[in-house]
Amino acid sequence: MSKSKQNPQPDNNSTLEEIRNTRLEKVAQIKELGLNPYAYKWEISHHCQQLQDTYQNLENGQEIEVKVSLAGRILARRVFGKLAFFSLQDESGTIQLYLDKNKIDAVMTNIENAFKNLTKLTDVGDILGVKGTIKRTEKGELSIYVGEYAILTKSLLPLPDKWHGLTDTEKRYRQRYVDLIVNPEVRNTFRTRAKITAGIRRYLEDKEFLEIETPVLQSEAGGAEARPFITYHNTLKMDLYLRIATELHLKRLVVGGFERVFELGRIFRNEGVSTKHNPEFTSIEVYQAYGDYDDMMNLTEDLIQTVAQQTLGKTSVEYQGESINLQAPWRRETMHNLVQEKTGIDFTVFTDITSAKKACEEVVIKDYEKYNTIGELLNQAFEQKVEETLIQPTFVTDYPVEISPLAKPHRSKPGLVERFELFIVGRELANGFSELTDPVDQRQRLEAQAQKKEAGDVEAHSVDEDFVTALEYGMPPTVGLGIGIDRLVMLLTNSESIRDVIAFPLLKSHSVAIHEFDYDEEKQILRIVFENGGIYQYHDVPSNIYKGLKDAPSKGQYVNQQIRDKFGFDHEN
RNA sequence: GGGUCGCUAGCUCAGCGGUAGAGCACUCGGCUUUUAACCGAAUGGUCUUGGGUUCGAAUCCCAGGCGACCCA
Repeated sequence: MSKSKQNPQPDNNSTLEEIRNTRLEKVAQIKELGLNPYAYKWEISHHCQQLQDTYQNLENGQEIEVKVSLAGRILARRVFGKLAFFSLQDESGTIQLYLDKNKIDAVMTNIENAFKNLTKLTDVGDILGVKGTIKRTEKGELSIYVGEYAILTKSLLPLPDKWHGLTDTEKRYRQRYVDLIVNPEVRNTFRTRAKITAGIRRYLEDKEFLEIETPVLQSEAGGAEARPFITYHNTLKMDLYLRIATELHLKRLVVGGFERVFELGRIFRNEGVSTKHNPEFTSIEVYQAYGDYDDMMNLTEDLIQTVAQQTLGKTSVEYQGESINLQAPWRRETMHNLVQEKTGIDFTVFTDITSAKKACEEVVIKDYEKYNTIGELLNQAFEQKVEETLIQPTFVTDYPVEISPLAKPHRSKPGLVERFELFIVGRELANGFSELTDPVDQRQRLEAQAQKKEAGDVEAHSVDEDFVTALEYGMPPTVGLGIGIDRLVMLLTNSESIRDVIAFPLLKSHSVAIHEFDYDEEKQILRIVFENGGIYQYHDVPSNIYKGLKDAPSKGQYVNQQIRDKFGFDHEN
């Protein structure tokens, strides 16, 4: 082919669209050579890090006639006339490719100008397969002395700056794949996460616990106080809730005769997003028949200590500047004692709500007037004055019954339940209790919750009749535990935000772009189709609003300001 | 929910009423020991969106979107 045809000179090559077109042109040229820019496979004999480790003592300028075959992404290209150096990254790490025209052209005799094609048709970001031998260059860089190569996947889009990388937090979360390519340490977080969950499963399986999966879609959410997501099953014509806990189903399994069960899985709660909250997150719940909360505290500290040892090789961790010692045993202290320690208030002496409120006012417990039981006030005092001070692992024990509707009454302390929560770095990491097994008591407590729901509490739920029925068949004495896996991973990976330990955290959609809209003058229904596929019918919309939308220079903004949240609507799809 | 900050080229950033810039990336030329390669040339923009003020707005004002952080 002629030179002029091969190198059409566009006026510019710098916009994203031009860069993409230039690379698409290279795709076409690769095909013209009879090669496939989207190959099927490549036999790999080694990974980069493996070679770096094996040949770390190879001296400068030395070569070894061992044949290796690798594949990975081109991270950097340094091309000279008849010599080139690429950096290749695979999952394990990186290694330099030493690309010598003489050698490549001599080995790849089936393709004309193999070296020139390599330098002309590859870009940073392409996936390359190479075969060659080992060589440490004169300048001391361990390299693959490449004889043969293949472009396995042509990349069309440019990677971020090789030096500054990708730092825009929003882009890192929205395009995690780019983040993972250019910030390899991010991959370590998810490796550690996988080790932690695998370690937890191994630990529990070793202790004869059985993992059983329970439903995500439920006709009634329960097992926690939280607002659920609601969805709809078309052919059954029924509303369904995404689970907010696995508790009630796992307990049914204990009723059924499984003595040790757990489930590690995703939970959904329809609440705000923050550095510590993602609407979908991972929890593990563990149930052990014939045990009480002392047994479960023992298991919890042993489990977390063991997993830390296995994944990090140690039981002390640095978290955001604090040194945390996970070596068991951990401090165990009652909520009453901790509150007294920090506030001076002894909640055990109160017999009426008035004096408890007065004491709360004195030590400045915010919003104390909203609460009408001593237990709730105690809990507020704890949350406001104690929680954030619990840096080293601490089991807080013996909670008020008012805030623990599923826990068994304390065997010796009236008004309390046998419950513990684990706090580390000021955060709740785990929650456990001797399970309430008395079906009559359980029904009363759930009915109290149901009344709160009737009164408009979106975090309260109706009585799960089937669960109560299960209890009526009889559940053995049982202790349960829940651990927030994301928070545990944050602790063990020293991550500041929950979004750093979730591969694809939930972010608001960027596009409220309007695809089309129409208006039924008679019924006053405004129907809007959004670019993201949502179709909404807004009711009782006056015609002047429709006219305003028609005339608005920015439809999206008009909808946000004048229509959304101002009119009732149905979701059509 | 409240507050603060941010959004400018593919990436990282400067510019803060007067002609939109730099480095890297991309394109072209040169180069057989580079590693943020180098040298030379060229190119790249709806300054987050919509209004307003102004002779003139990336810049000032108002409102919206998205994000980060802090507080509740």
